[in-house]
Amino acid sequence: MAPTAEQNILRVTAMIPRGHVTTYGRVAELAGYFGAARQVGWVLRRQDPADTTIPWHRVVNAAGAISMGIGRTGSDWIQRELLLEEGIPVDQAGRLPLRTYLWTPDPLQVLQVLAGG
DNA sequence: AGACTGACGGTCT
DNA sequence: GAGACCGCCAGTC
Repeated sequence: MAPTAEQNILRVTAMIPRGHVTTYGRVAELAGYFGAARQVGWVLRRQDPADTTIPWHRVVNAAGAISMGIGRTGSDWIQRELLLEEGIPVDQAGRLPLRTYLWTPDPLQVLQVLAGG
């Protein structure tokens, strides 16, 4: 069974260590779907915000900010709280020092996870 | 089939 | 640094 795009995206997301963040575009790229950043957002969107098994809150946009919006019905603010809890400074606008907390994974490890799970 | 939509991204102003 | 624009991909109407 070839893993679906959704499964790969979730696997990569699950690899992000506590106290670090990455971007939608990076997750897409690592999962083997360069340019499909929007799909990452789409996948994470249908996850339960209360589900802690997937660190969905560690994914932000390339501008280094939480994508806020009426459509998120508050999950954007939950995301901010979770990041603050991990020691990442997020301002009221949802912006954070991306360069400082950016997750730089080992490509080999990523491949291994995607292959084996 | 065609148009619209979105938890996006790079470039230009 | 912020905002406008256009390109991107998959789902929905």
